Amino acid sequence: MHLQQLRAFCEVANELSFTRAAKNLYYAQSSVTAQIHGLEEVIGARLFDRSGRQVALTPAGLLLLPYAQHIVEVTEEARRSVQEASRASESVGSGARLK
Amino acid sequence: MHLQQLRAFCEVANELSFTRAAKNLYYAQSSVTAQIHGLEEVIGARLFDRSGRQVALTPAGLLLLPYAQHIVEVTEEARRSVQEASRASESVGSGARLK
DNA sequence: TAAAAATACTCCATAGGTATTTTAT
DNA sequence: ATAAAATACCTATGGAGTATTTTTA
Repeated sequence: MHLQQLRAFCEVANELSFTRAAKNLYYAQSSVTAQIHGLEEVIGARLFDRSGRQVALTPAGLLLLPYAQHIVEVTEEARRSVQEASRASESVGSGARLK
Repeated sequence: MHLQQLRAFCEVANELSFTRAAKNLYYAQSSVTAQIHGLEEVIGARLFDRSGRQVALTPAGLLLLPYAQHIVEVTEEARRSVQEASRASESVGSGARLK
């Protein structure tokens, strides 16, 4: 399970479209398809029903969505928080510099 | 930022040892080193002070740790939850089967 | 028939391993 | 002298792309 897959999953769930999700994330459509496939494989359940143009969340997808959203949000929060703190401490000079 | 990196980070923080963390996770030691390096790069801050054998969390690492633990936990919970639910619905026959 | 997802394929980056070197106790 | 992290190097996997085919409203 990868964070990128969860991000893609959230975006597809938002848009209910692989094509639009791909555009928003600057991916090729086939790449989003592959990411969702990968996620469905590790989880062992189909996450979207796609019959032709219609894309809809399955029960499993519906169950996963809040988890995925939360994980993505917390991840961004973590990155932001640590980056800001380390930037701040750099100017003091006591911060551990990289390289 | 990858989930595997966060898992490795948590394990190293637990053990305060790259070698032991690698053993616990069934990785080569050099692989854990690389994962931590990668994480330090995307975050832009050193996460561990390692001078010889001593491994200790930096302020940035200390800040990241609770986030990382939380993300890893929620991820496992999500997988478990969806897998169980989809397994249960499979036996009813209404579940969306994979493949 | 047109819009969207799936598939086939290609390429390249990188994750992970083994072996070795460096470092600090 | 030794235990542990860093580094060098190699390989295989898979992530991402382009182009095409399939599908269904």
